[in-house]
Amino acid sequence: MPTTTAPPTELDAFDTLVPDVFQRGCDSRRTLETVAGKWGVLSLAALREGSIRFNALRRRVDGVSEKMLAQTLQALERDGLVLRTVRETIPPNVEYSLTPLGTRVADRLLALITVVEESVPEVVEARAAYDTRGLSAS
Amino acid sequence: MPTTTAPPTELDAFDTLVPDVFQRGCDSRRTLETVAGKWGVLSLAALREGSIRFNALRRRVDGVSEKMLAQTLQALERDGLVLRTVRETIPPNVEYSLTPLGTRVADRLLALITVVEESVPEVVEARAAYDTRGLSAS
DNA sequence: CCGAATCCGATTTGATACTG
DNA sequence: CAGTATCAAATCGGATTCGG
Repeated sequence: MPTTTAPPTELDAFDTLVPDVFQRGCDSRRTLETVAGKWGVLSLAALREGSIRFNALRRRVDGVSEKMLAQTLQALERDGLVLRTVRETIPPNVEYSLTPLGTRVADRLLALITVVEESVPEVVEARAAYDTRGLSAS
Repeated sequence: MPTTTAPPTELDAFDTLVPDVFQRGCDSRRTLETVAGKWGVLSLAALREGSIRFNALRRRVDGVSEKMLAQTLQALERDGLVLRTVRETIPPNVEYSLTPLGTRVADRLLALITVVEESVPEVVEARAAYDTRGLSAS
């Protein structure tokens, strides 16, 4: 959103909107993949409801394996989106929560999820239409 | 005990925010995965700039293989997010563009990408801190 | 009981080559 | 140009095991 230093040409709407996620291997792309991955989205969305323990989160994000959840949370923690708080009690208690940065990202994710949810009927209809159309092509 | 018909009496504050993407196999989840997948995000983001041909898109979304791009676009077309327009010329010309539904979704994705882009410095810093911290454990 | 690390089968991915 | 077929490699998921 800064970079207003560029001369007002016509096609800078592109660059202003989507700088360079399209380059493979760049930092933004890597971060995006962590965040938008199959389990990243759901974990962040779930965490937005508040801090939660590992197994509770695992129950909430239906279908995730322990391995994948641990892996996802580690990546998110490493990127500074998730905070892992260890409480040295017996039994041990580990809480996961969002950092301010993580909250900002999770907000956008929630917006996305909302749109997707709202679109389900349209999508289902489109899918049916597509599959029907496909039959005549064979 | 396959999913007992437990009446959700307590925690419906959740459901209002994020209905049921958390259930595996549901339509919203499937759609989300198509949209938020590694290549779905980038394809939709690129398509938001306007209609574009297969190979141009392939060049724009750096790192995607032909197979994955074709697969991604087919899924998006099937879900009614992308429109595929075939022009029977020589050589053949196939244009991909967003449907209104696809545009709505792509807008949210762009918002997400923007936040991610803005956060890159913070993320990079967090990553460095995380990795440094990890060294003392070994 | 909470969570991390390891092994292995099954699925997914990606590079290359080929067809319309 | 647009897309499919094929095969090798990386990844995922589950069970098991280990540590606190």
